[in-house]
Amino acid sequence: MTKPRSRRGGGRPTIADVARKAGVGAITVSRALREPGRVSEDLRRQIQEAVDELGYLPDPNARALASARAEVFGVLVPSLTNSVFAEVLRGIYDSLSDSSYRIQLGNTHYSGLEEERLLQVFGPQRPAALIVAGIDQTPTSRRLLETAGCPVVQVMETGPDPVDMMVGFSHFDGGKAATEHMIETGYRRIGFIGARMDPRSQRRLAGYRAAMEAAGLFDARLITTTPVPSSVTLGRELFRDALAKVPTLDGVFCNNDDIALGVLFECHRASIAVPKTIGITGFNDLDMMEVAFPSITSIRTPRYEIGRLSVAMALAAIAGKRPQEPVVDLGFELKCRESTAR
Amino acid sequence: MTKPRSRRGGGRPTIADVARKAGVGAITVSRALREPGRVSEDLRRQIQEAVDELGYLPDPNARALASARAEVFGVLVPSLTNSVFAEVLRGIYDSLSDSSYRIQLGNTHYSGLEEERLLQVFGPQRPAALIVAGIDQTPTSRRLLETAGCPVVQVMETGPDPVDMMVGFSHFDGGKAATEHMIETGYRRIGFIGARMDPRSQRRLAGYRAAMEAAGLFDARLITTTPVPSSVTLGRELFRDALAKVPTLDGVFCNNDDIALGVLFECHRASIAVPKTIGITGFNDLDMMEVAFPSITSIRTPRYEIGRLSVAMALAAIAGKRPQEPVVDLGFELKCRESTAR
DNA sequence: AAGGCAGATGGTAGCGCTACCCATGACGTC
DNA sequence: GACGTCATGGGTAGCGCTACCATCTGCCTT
Repeated sequence: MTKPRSRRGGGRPTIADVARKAGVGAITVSRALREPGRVSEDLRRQIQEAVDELGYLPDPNARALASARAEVFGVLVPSLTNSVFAEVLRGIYDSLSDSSYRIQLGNTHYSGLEEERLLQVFGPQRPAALIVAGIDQTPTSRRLLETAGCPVVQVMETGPDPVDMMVGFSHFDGGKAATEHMIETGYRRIGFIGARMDPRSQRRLAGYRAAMEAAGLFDARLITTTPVPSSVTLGRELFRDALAKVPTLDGVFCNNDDIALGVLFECHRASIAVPKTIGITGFNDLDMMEVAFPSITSIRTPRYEIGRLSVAMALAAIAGKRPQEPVVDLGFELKCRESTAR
Repeated sequence: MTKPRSRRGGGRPTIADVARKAGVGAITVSRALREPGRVSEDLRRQIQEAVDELGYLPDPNARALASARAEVFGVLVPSLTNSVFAEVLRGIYDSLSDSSYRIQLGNTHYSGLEEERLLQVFGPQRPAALIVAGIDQTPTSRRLLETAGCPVVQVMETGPDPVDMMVGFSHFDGGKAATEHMIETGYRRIGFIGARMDPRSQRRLAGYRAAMEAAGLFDARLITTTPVPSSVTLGRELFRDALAKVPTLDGVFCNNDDIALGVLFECHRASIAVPKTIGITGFNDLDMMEVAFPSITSIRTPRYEIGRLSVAMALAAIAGKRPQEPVVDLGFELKCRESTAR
């Protein structure tokens, strides 16, 4: 009974089926679905009925081809397991869940080359927007972003020269604020412990250094870093190294909270009093920092908000409403807790 | 000089441009790119040159429309911030990074309705494969998966009735093993503390109950759960509740490691000796469990491997090589540590 | 020598949708 | 009454690619 379907289509109803059933032209169905305001009330209802009866769902691939625009947000993060990016992603997803945009997520593994490769994969799809972590793209990546023909939001950091838009905060200032807090509290031999040392970590280190130098406390031996990916385990090990190198250490500013937690556990294990003998400050303020014993001082970063706002800005740009100020600094907050309360 | 491009295409070279330049038919270019073996050595080289010179990249949308198949893996997870799924994702990404498949990631927020919505969005795209977390799909979701027309892998758990394929382990057995370990170690009033209580948590609880009943130790008042999402903070609070309810508590099996960490911190804070007064067992064995002080006993789950294998199975199925056994149980491992060593 | 067959290449006709342009009618303006 | 303008709807022609089928060549059978 049913009319024979073509070889390729799986037999799903097409826009032509809906048009036939509703007694209108295909283009009118297309309009009714995308710009309901431009179709009369009557036809709109009629078309909706046909859509419901047939269970019609537009083919996103055909749409993308015809309109040279895919309803896809491309998102590039350097790591999936780093919970910092997980929360940015959560913000992105929450802001996009009401829309029909799909999200294509790429993992750059902190590699510029991998980022280039992924942009090369994303580009030809003509995504509706691109959200990328970081501001230190390679020249090739930057060119790919500039020629992507869609809004681009760089997130996590702020800087002077956005490809298009930026949402983040200053890691330098964060590192500086954390260090200054420890200095004010009375710590003197404050170490810096960092892993991975991606560009953001480097800037936190620079902030640490600026604060230490300003106070006349800087000493290169206080710095302990590694390119190895960050983990709680690594925090413990780096702390041991730092202490072996500088036995007079009386505080540590940790590149992130995982490291800080590792330091705290090692202090417990070695019966080093926190905050009395050693003060600890982390970075990011993960949930567990407040619960830890003693609770750990950290820099609260607006990760979720960065995700939300990046999408809001991208959607506004898609709608033609470019923001007055393309770079938004969401700031951070120093959370003073027991680990530096002496 | 360049010939005028159509209104829509952004001026990118198309397959026709490559064909013209190489002096062959468009279809031969298409074949050279997708099935090099079917084109003669000579033409292949010629075409490759033209591709390189023009910087040609195939349009994935046109490809998807013409072949009724998008080079996209659809992945559905219930949470982005739960590091358990982050590691599954990492496995998926690592296994797919050499291929040209893109990954579309959906976040179901532990909601069956949201899962249905996302499947409805993914379906019309004709993805190459679908990977979904969990085995408790709604009837609608199940139908959508069955009619997706592509390989489907359910991950994280094993069960008797796969939609297509499954990779995971038994959460019931995991909960049972953890509880039996505590019983054998001498704990008697062992509480269960759980948050979120999604289907996997429920099965861990069932395993706990089975072990406790078998030992004649079960008491419903030992169970403390909440539908609230899991966090370290919540672990502390639920432990306080549990202790208030059953002051004679001498151990807890925690639904996951976040909870266990919260319990550990609360024990520190309240000067409760671990493992002497209270034994603690977690679930998943995150990195930090081994570093914690005291280190925390946990069930190591093969999260990364689940991600890897799910992709391997999907790719094999795409290539027409269906596995002998569609359900793969990757097991788990009990990691005995200081938190239950008395 | 006729037929068959496999391998390599090309032509045609879409895939399902939307951009662009046009047709129509109702209403206003001078 | 001729002419715009606006709102509404439709027709046509692609978007860039691949499925399907046809063609052509060379070589093997018999």
